[in-house]
Amino acid sequence: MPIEMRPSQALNLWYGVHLDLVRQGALDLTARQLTILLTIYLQPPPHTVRGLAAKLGVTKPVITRALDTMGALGLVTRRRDENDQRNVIIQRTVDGALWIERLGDFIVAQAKDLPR
Amino acid sequence: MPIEMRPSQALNLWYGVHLDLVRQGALDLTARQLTILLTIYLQPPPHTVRGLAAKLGVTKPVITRALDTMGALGLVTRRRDENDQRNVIIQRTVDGALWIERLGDFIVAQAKDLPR
DNA sequence: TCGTATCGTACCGCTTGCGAAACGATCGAG
DNA sequence: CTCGATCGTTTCGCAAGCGGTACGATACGA
Repeated sequence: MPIEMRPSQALNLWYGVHLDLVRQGALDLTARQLTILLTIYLQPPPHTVRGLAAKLGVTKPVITRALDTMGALGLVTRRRDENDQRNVIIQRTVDGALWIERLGDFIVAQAKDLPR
Repeated sequence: MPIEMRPSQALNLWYGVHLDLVRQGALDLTARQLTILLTIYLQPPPHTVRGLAAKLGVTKPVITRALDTMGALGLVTRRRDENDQRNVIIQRTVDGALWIERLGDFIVAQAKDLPR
C-alpha cells in the first residue's frame, strides 16, 4: 500500500519537519551524513566504507570524515573486520538508534497534521 | 485527510529522498538554507530578514548568509522595501520555483514506491 | 616468498558556515 | 531637528566539510 500524497503536501511535510528540526537546534547533519546514518540503520549489515561510498556515489574520504563526525556524536561505531583486517565494519549504537527513532516519529507526527 | 504512515515508512521515505539527492549531486543546501527556501516558497509573503530569523529561531546574520548563498545560486532575490527603506523583501525566482517543484514531485514519487 | 591489488585513513589547501559583536542607513517620536 | 530604535549587513576568529592525492596495513595470486 503505497503512500499517496500531493506535491504541496510533500513540500509542507518537508518544510514542517525541517522547520522543527532547525528550531529545536537539533544536531546539524549534512545531507550526506544523514544519508549515511540512515543507510546504516535501514539497510542490512554489514556496512563498510567502500560499500557506503559506492552506494552514495561519493569518495571514500567523504565516508571516513562523516564517520568521524558521527562517531564523535556517538551515533555510530567502527570495528575491524576479523576475517579481513583491511575492512572496517560500521556498527549502530543505542544513541543512534534512539535518534533515528525520534526522527521517524517526528515525521509521522508531521504527516498526520498535514492539511488535506 | 491526514497522511497516515508508519515510522519505518517515514524513515524509508526520508532515506530514499536523501539518497537520490546525494547521488544526483544536487545543490548541497544546509538544513537551515532549505528551511528558509521552503518558508519563502510555501508561506505567504512578504518575507523579511528579521521575520525569517524569528520564525526559524536563528540570528539575522544566518539569514543574510543563507540569502547570499541562495542568491548566488539564483534561488531567491532581494529587493528594498519602498515603504520602509530599512527592510529587505525576499522574493522568489523562476529557478527557485522550479527547484522546489522538482523536490515536491520527487518526494511524491518516493512515497509512492514505499514498501507497504 | 614476492609483488600487486585493495582497504581505510591522513594530509593538503581551500571554501563555507558559524556565533558574537559592531556598523551604517533609515525611520519615527518628541 | 534631533536622538533613540530598528533594520540588514559586515567583520572577526574559528570550526568543519570539501576534492584530490598519497600513504601504511593487509590480503592474495603467481
